[in-house]
Amino acid sequence: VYSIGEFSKITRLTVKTLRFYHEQGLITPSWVDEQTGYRYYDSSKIELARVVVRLRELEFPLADIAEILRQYDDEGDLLEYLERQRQFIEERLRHYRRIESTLDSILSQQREARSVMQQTTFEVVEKSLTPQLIAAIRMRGKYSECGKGFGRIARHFGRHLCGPPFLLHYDCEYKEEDADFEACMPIRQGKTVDGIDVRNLPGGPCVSLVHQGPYDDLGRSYAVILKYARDKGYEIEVPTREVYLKGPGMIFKGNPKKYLTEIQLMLRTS
Amino acid sequence: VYSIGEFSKITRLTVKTLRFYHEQGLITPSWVDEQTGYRYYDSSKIELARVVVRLRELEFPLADIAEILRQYDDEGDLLEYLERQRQFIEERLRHYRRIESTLDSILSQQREARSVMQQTTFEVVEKSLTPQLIAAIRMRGKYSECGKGFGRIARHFGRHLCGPPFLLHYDCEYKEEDADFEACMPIRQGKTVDGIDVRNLPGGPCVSLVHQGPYDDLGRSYAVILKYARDKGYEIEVPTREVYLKGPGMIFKGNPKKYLTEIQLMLRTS
DNA sequence: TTGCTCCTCACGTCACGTGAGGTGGC
DNA sequence: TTGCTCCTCACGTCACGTGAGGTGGC
Repeated sequence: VYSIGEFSKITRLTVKTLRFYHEQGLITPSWVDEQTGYRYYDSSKIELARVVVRLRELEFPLADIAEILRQYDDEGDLLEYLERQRQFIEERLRHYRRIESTLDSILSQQREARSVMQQTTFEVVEKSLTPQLIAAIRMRGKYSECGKGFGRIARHFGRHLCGPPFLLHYDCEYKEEDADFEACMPIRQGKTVDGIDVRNLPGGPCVSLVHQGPYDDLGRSYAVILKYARDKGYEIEVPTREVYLKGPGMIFKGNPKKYLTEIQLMLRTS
Repeated sequence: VYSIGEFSKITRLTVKTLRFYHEQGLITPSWVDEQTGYRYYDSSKIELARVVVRLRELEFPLADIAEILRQYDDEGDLLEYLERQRQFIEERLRHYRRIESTLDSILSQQREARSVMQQTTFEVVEKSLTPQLIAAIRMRGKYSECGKGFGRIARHFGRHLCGPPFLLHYDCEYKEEDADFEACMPIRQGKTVDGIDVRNLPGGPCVSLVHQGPYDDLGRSYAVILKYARDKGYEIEVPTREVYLKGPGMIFKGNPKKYLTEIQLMLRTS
């Protein structure tokens, strides 16, 4: 027969927990001294404690455990309980997996933006883009509507996204109302589905300029990059690409003065 | 300017929650009527509420959210918070994945045992075993030590296990002290590692008998199956297999009278 | 007066943990 | 007396939810 402290060491349950389980009727001591209130457990309670510990490890609520102990002594009869608990655990897993993927996408976006911030000189550079798989929605109307497109793509491809969203501008001029553009996001894999086109976007040489500030200011940077291209005698191909390295975030809208947008003008090669 | 009820509809936070967030200093009303105590929120609080909701969806504790709101307004500055939260979420995922795999293995074992119970007639039958991949530990000593072997294998191969544990008996006679046997578990995949041998166990024709009751009674069933084999003139090959369809469970020890053990005697084919 | 919205205050949830203040036996 | 184990009782945790009892304005 063991005192509560000894029984605690045997079962690896704290004294506080044992007292609580007593109160809840889960593990009652074999004998309680009426004078001192001391609890005493005999060895038959060790197995009982093990069962409780195992069921707690499976995160069964105490009420369920009490019910199980009252009715069963064989796992074969617990199938319903076990299946219900499995459902519950799977729900938790789905829940946390969703959070994980949201956190991952925020983190990778922000890391990307941070590394661009450290590398860029905010001057026009010439570089070569590699081809990439994208999910895209062709749209017509106002540019400000593009968020809906990005939203649809993000919901659809979730964890397969692998880079910042960007727009392809098919117009040669700036249009306020009836612009022709395509909301795109790089993805690792996926297939074309209802209205979202998945295809390989070719790479090639381009001139690029990272613009810092609100979207309304983009015109200034377009002036700079277009002048650069003209001075160099480059021929530019539509669609023009506008990559939203850092914009309104998933948590904060953020400060528009910190927004980063890369303008990419593809060069004609022939 | 909105009353708490209107603001509740806008933000999809309950009135109770809004009052609580006020108390915690997370979302303070724009104005509180001193006479009535009524809370009033203006539209600038909507964005704030959205931020709080997003951070709560990521399961940040309220204390963290309060700190974040006090210091930041841009996701780029939250990298540390986000990474810490990611760690936390991953820990939760690992935790629940462990529970899931334990539940799965208990469930599949019990389902297997249940279906055997329904099908078997507790008579000797002749059948053909299919080859299977197993993880095995060769042991020498007492049979009762085999639990340790099963434990090691189960810990090592966890979710790759795909059937009940069994013993291979290499002795031709019953030995108490110095038995030569091998603790085995069927697995889906895996490789030989320190002391655990992974190999393909060949199949073939056998006579089989499901024994119900404590292990001490196995002798009775051995007598029955051996007599059957002798009457039929079959030649038996070692190792003999003893499959523990239902024994002491992961939760309950269970009632030994309900234990199910299948004896399989492999037949010589030549 | 009725119905609606709002208020505060106290208590509950879940499975314990913390800590104060005290007892009993060596 | 000191040190150890044990006790009970009250309160805390975390993010709210429930419910009682009451006010204010239409």
